[in-house]
Amino acid sequence: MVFTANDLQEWKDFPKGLKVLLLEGDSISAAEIRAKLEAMDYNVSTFCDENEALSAISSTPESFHIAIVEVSSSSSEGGFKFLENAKDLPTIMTSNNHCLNTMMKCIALGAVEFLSKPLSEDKLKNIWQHVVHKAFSSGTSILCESLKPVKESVVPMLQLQKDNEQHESSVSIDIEKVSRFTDNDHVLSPGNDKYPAPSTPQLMHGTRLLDDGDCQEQTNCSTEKESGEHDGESKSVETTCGNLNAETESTAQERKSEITLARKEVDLVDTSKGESVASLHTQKRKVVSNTDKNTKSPNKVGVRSDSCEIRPSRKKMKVDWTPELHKKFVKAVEQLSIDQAIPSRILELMKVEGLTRHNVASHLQKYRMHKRQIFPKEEDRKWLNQRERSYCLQRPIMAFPPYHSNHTLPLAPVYPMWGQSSSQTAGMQIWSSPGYPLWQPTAENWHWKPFPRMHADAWGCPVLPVPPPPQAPFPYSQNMPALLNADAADHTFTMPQSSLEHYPAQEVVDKVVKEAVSKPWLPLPLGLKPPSTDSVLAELSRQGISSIPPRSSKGSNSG
DNA sequence: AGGGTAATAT
DNA sequence: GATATTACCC
Repeated sequence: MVFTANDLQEWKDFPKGLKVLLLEGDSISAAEIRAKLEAMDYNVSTFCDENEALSAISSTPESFHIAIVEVSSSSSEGGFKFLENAKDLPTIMTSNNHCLNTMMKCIALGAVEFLSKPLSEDKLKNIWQHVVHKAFSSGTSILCESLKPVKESVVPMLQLQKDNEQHESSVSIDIEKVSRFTDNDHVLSPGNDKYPAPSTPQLMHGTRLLDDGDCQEQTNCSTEKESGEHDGESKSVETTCGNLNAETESTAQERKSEITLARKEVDLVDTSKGESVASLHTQKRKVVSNTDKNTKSPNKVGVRSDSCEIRPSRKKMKVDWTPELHKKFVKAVEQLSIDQAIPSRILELMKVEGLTRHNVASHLQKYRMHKRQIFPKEEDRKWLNQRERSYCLQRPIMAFPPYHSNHTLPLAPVYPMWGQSSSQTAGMQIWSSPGYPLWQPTAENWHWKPFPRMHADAWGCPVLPVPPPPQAPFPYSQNMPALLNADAADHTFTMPQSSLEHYPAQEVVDKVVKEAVSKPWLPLPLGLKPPSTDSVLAELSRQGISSIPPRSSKGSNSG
């Protein structure tokens, strides 16, 4: 949905003025095509002689963005000479002859597309896409002069687009791919539903992801190396696709790079980094292990098609839990109540094709662990047992907004940022440093500090003001310490409800007291004094116990 | 089969 | 050392 009508408007200036070289033997046909192109505000230079066209592009390469070349049967070269000698220029071949072989040859020789005649406006309208594609798929160093301005003009649009649509994961991802893989990725593939691109065979390694479940590609790609013991859904990454091919032609390092690259597809990084990433990509993308046994579902998460060797490769992805992906994850977890947050459901909600349940489970594990660090036993929604409690009571846990398990959205308490915005976290690890002193929240340690606004993508940060739960806003005894440290928290975190100042909440105190009362055999939490004898007697009396049985010294009969 | 977690790999 | 994957158990 990238290019809505609205969006197209923003592009209006780019395709206009596109300089088209038209090589067409038949002057009538040439005139027709030219008229159509000019109607689209394209700038057309017509040639009827192949050599003239070639000399034109060699003398003034900047004068052409794209070429439309007729596969001529009259000419000995048939247009192929041009095609072969105009590698820098995206070239569309066209012919009345729809012979598959001809088409094949054109594409094989480097044509970006074969269009059968007659060339309708529809067909011609979108030729700019090849220009963009070329601009982004060529390394900057070898970028054709004429394409540089194209790229420069498009990049900002992409960024804009990305910013506007960040929440549209697929969109932003795709855009990002555009800007990131300036080297060889066929981003503007026609398989990409948002680009009404012509069907260009060589652009067809759909980067679009299909909803084909977990990791079939691994299954199919499992190699003899592993003797295909069983094609379970989660065989190892490296031993699956490509590994063995890569082994033969590349170093392990390269392979690793490849894998790394594979995951990059998901990352949402500043598009302005496209350049550098691209160069990285260029240098690393080199070995393509192609196992095209199963190329049907390139996936968003980690598998990207690589055109280096014409065919896509499907390396088993190592999911990179980028902030964006994690955001999705957290969102999913939040949507489900925490009790329901199981891998399969999270996976469903995330709607990230290619992501496997295993991936999610793994991430969930980590998620929980981190949560637990911050918030021991939080998911239990219960009072901690004594040991934990006394442990926690020593930990000035950050105060957090109340929430209730029945609240769908803000179930997550406040956690340190876990990968905030991509700009913030570029290069940062997603997880907060494991050793961050939970018990000594300082400005540096609390990642949310620098972020005045809270986002859903924050690690568990509340998204919306939380309606106070019907009961205790702090159902956890371990919150108690937070109260004692509300000051520290207050400096770094602005509660949506400015409720911090009310701490300690009476309800919490009550809870703690209740806990202590209900389990008198346990040591009292910090801050609580034992009840006075009088109050104990009064309470007993209130409960109808008027006489106190003699205390058994052994306590064995205390039933 | 799927969830949870420990062990292992990168 | 952190994090993702795999193995294993329930």
